[in-house]
Amino acid sequence: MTVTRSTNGGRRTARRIRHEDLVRLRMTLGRLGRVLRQQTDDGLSYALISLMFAIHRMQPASAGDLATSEGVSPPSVTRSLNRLVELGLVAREADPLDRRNAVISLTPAGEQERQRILRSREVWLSDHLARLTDEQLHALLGVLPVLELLCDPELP
Amino acid sequence: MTVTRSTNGGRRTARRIRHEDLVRLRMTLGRLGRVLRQQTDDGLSYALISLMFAIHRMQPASAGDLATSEGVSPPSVTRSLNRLVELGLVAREADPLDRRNAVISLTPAGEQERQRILRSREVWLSDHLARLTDEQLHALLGVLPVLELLCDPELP
DNA sequence: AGGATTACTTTACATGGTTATATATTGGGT
DNA sequence: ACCCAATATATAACCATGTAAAGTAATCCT
Repeated sequence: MTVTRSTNGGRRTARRIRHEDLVRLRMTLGRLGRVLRQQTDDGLSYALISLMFAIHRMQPASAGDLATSEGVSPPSVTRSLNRLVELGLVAREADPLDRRNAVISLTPAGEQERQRILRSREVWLSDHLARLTDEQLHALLGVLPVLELLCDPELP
Repeated sequence: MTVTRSTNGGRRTARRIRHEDLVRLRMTLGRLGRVLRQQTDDGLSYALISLMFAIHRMQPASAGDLATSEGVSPPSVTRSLNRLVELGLVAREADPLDRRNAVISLTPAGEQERQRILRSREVWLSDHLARLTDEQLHALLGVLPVLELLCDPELP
């Protein structure tokens, strides 16, 4: 499998990645994701937490913006918002300028919850990071921006 | 939050990871995982593919072994196996020595499918890896073993 | 022999993703 | 001014895949 990219200078470089590495990457990231998505952090699921962070970043956000930012379909966002509104963590009102738009924001309780999550121990992850050597941990944090880039919804 | 590990020499080192990094790591890996799990690779879901690889590694495997190896509950494995057996990719028979055990193996069609997956382009992942510079790609592949370690079901 | 244990399956449920369809609002053309 | 198309969200129905709890069959132990 050949991956091509444009370099700084505008040249294009062909790179070869072994299929085996691709499969390992897919399987490993897939599994890690599953495990992390199942950690409920005492109450809120991954999907809801992720949405709350997105709301915080984009506040005040429309539902469609959130769907784009989260990389999921609008109905999925609608359902999650329903839940967050029920829980009193999120406020949803109609945009007075264009009443088709929903204006979404965190309630004070939602902001408080967001900060609680930020401070939380992230038990599973912490425990498992403890298996790593300092070098491994350093390397992992070093590629964090790369991982973020990999699933950035802004890019093509 | 403090993470502790034992070093080569048996010493213990306390390391501090910023909460923010923990949260970023969790959110990013969670999202990547979701995306990758949704790539169906023309027919088979992530869960089924992952299970087939596990079967291949452990062949002949019992259902319980597979559940442990996949880090999922036995009912989940049972259901996935039902599907794979339906598809003719996996054979399930009773262990003649202990008829409570299921003996699971890939059929020839299953092995063929496994190899097809190994050769497949992994479209989404390939395309997105193309965004990375050579250095980023190298770094990512470099931490692959670390990521694998992080979710290794063998370890505590 | 018979009860406890083991291994797997069945059942029932929750979450969160999808597509297709419905509803309400806005804006534009004549 | 009115109607139609487009837009933003919501609803409905479906699917996959995780769980926990209860059921079944086989084995083991005394």
